[in-house]
Amino acid sequence: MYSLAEENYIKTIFHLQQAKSGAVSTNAIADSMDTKASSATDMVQKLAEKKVLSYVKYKGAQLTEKGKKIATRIVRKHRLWEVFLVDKLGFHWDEVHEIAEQLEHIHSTELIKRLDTFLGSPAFDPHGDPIPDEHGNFIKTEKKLLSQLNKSQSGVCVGVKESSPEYLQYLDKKKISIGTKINVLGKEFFDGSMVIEVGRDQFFVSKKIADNLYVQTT
Amino acid sequence: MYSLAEENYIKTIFHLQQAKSGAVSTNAIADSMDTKASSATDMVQKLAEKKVLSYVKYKGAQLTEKGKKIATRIVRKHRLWEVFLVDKLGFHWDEVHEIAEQLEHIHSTELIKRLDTFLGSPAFDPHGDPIPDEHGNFIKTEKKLLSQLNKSQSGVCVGVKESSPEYLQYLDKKKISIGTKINVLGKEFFDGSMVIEVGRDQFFVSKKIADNLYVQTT
DNA sequence: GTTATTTTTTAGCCTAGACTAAAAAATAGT
DNA sequence: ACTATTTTTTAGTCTAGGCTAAAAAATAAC
Repeated sequence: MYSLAEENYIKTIFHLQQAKSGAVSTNAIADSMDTKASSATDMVQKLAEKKVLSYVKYKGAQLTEKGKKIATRIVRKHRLWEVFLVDKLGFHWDEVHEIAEQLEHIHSTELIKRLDTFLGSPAFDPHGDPIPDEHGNFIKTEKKLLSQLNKSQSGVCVGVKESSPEYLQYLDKKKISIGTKINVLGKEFFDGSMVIEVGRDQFFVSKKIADNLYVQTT
Repeated sequence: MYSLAEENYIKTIFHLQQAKSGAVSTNAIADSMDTKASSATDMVQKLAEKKVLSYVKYKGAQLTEKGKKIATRIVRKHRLWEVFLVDKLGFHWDEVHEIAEQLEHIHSTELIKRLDTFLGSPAFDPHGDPIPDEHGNFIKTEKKLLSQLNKSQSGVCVGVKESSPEYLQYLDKKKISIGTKINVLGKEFFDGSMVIEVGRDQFFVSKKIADNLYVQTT
């Protein structure tokens, strides 16, 4: 059994090495966890002893198969709970992350099995992220960032990269959610900003906005 | 916000002072939490500083109004989650305690409000214990222990005092659950054992069994 | 009402997980 | 290739929450 702190490190390292493959630096871990590099180093060394990850001094950490298994179990729990919160309790998708961060640490395989069944074994969470199955297998989706599209291309929103309440509330205001079709009417190469069409509305989005929205191109 | 350890102490003290009113000794706390009296003393002193309880050296601890409020919130969460696990996920009543012990520490008032609505604002948990409302008010039930009944009296099972899997499984085997009618056919005053009737079955129960079953007399 | 026993507290130590400051390695700049 | 800078690790400290052993208070026994 792993402690709360250990689980959070494992999960963070997993997400970091999904983002860009290769070893994850202790600094990157510390940054994304709002802690200090020295703390990350300590924990990484401890987790290396437990064979959860491999660690080479000054080179960074990489989850072992064992570590990935632990991580995907946590991610599975997190995303299933998010589905529960939205589908069953009627939460809005911008409100569930923090609660799911707590629920993902509940230990009980039977609970997750039953929760999964109760929810109808969903494949995606409310933000469009795939839910790993019991064996840790993800459905790989062919998703791009909105910012990667060019003028007169279009895509369907399938998820977000950032899921801060501020960002999700912005999307809400603009009536963008999972399944929304987006047409790129124009793109400014100087700053990466775009003019897009959503339903009957046309408006400007900054690169920062476009960098955090995943779309599936058709 | 209170730590996991603090919450567990508060909850334990609450249950102990429900059982027998008056101040709760640090030894009683330690016993019921599987820890040492010295640890309990430390924590009680800390919680006294936070005005969660009043504490007189060598005399024991007593929750303040503030402390009781915290405790009932935790108990409310615990019991609501138990209802969820049994009613929605199909768990058996002897399997839910341990999981609810974890879930009761999830922090989110909105979550509990929505969970309560989702479950139809139940008044009792699967073991027959009353669920406090948002303001911490319990429905007081007039329940006795089975062992307090005499020959030819009868009652309806409304809950259990002990909820260890072993005990709950015993009740299951004997087809006793919430709502089951029990007739006392005989009682041995020497050891407190009884012969009872449940449905069409008649059998012997020890005092230990009868001491842990709550019944409502009619 | 002393003395013996039990209960409770205190004092001192341990581990997990954080932190700061200093040292060491890796990388960048010229 | 040799500094300068950045990144990473180490060493030492802190807090929460445990523990053991000893001291002190309360209770029981005579």
